[in-house]
Amino acid sequence: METIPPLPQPIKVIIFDDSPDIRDGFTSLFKFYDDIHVIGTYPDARNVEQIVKTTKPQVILMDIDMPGITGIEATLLAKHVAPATEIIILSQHNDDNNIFEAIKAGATGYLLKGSDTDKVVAAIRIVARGGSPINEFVARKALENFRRSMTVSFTAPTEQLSDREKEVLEWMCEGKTYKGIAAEMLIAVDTVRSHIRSIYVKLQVKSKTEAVLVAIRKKII
Amino acid sequence: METIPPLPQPIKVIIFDDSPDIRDGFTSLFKFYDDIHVIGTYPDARNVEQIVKTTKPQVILMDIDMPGITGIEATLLAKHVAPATEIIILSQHNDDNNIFEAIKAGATGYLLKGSDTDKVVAAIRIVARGGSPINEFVARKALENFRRSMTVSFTAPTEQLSDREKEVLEWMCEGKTYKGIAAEMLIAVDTVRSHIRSIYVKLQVKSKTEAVLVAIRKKII
DNA sequence: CCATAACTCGCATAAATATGCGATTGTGAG
DNA sequence: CTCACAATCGCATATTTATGCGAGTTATGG
Repeated sequence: METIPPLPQPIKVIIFDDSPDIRDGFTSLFKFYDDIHVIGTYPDARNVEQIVKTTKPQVILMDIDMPGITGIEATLLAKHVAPATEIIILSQHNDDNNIFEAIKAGATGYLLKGSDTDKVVAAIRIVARGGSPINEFVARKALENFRRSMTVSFTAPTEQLSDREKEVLEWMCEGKTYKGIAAEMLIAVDTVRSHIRSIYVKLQVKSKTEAVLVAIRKKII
Repeated sequence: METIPPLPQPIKVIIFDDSPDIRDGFTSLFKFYDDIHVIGTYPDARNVEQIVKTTKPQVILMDIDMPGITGIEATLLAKHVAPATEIIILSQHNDDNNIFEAIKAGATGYLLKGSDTDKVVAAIRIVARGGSPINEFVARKALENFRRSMTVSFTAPTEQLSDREKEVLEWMCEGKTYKGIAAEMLIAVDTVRSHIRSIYVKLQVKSKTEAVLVAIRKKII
């Protein structure tokens, strides 16, 4: 991440995080940066709409895991009352579902807790300038989804399948071959075979095409 | 951009660029990095499929503007014969259209010429590790498109298929095998083969699963 | 009449897929 | 500590698909 120059106008930031350490840590940290002004911190997002309307922040640092109301829901609410507000999600895990939920909700940044503080500063500057600070692995996933120019919605993949099997099934729904799936998932072709075998048993099908069709029916429609 | 650690295994890279200076420059540069091995450089991408099949690179640095065949087209071809290959586009301009065409074609990285050499090295390491080195503004656009694609519906039906071909395609969408389709349509398996062959050409796919997916996307079902 | 396209079928070969029968490791439930 | 099960891999074999190269018949429009 190259150094992001500060903006001439200070950026108004509010922070939602249930941990006082995080809140105070960031508040102290940003004191060293003239262009980032913390104008409020909150341990939960229960009044997010009210808070956003009154404080009018440009950027929100939003913990994803808070008591009462999740960061995702809060993001949705905040964007509803103030669409121009930039929201950066802070998460402990690189969890796909959360990331995409966050994006759908309107977040433009997604940072892992434990990132260098420099990255957080850079992220705030980036969103304030209209960019999107996500790491390369999140970017990759976003691009991959973007590429499937349609909504392959991996929301409710057929229960009964294990995580790994669902993952294989998703790639099958992309039209990938065994070899392609193995390459994408960094496992042996025989393992892909093995997963697909059990997918067939569980979905009661006997070909890739059938499996894909079942997957699409049960997921989208 | 934080420092990306080298991988234990050297990364096999090939370079397509019409400028000898660029080719030689990168080749010399990567000599300083034990984990990046340039195993081929080419002034144009006319034989990209052949080249990729024989050299089996993990990463391709692809100039977008080459004589004969563009980097975008070459990306498409390369991904077709070797889907696991990671492709980084090198461009002089921050042109939106090009970027999205590149992403659609399957590129996972997009760098501007004139980037720090450090960034190029980092980008290669990132893609080899499954990430996507794009700058924050490209990321933003990708996210925005992704979000939009989740709500917007898709394109019109593409029916350049003949009646009989459509019929075959419908049976394919039922999950039938060649033999099953032949039985349903009272024709020889070889005829089914023949129809499917031309379906593939017209829909630009190379497997039953892909054909079915295209059919589903471009129809109602 | 001729070109073109759709539809039909055949053969051969290479690649991908389906399936059977294994095995090892880790992890969590009981 | 078992037991089950998910996840990883290997090997062998049969079937299905993909694709290259033909080729004959029937409409249809120019």
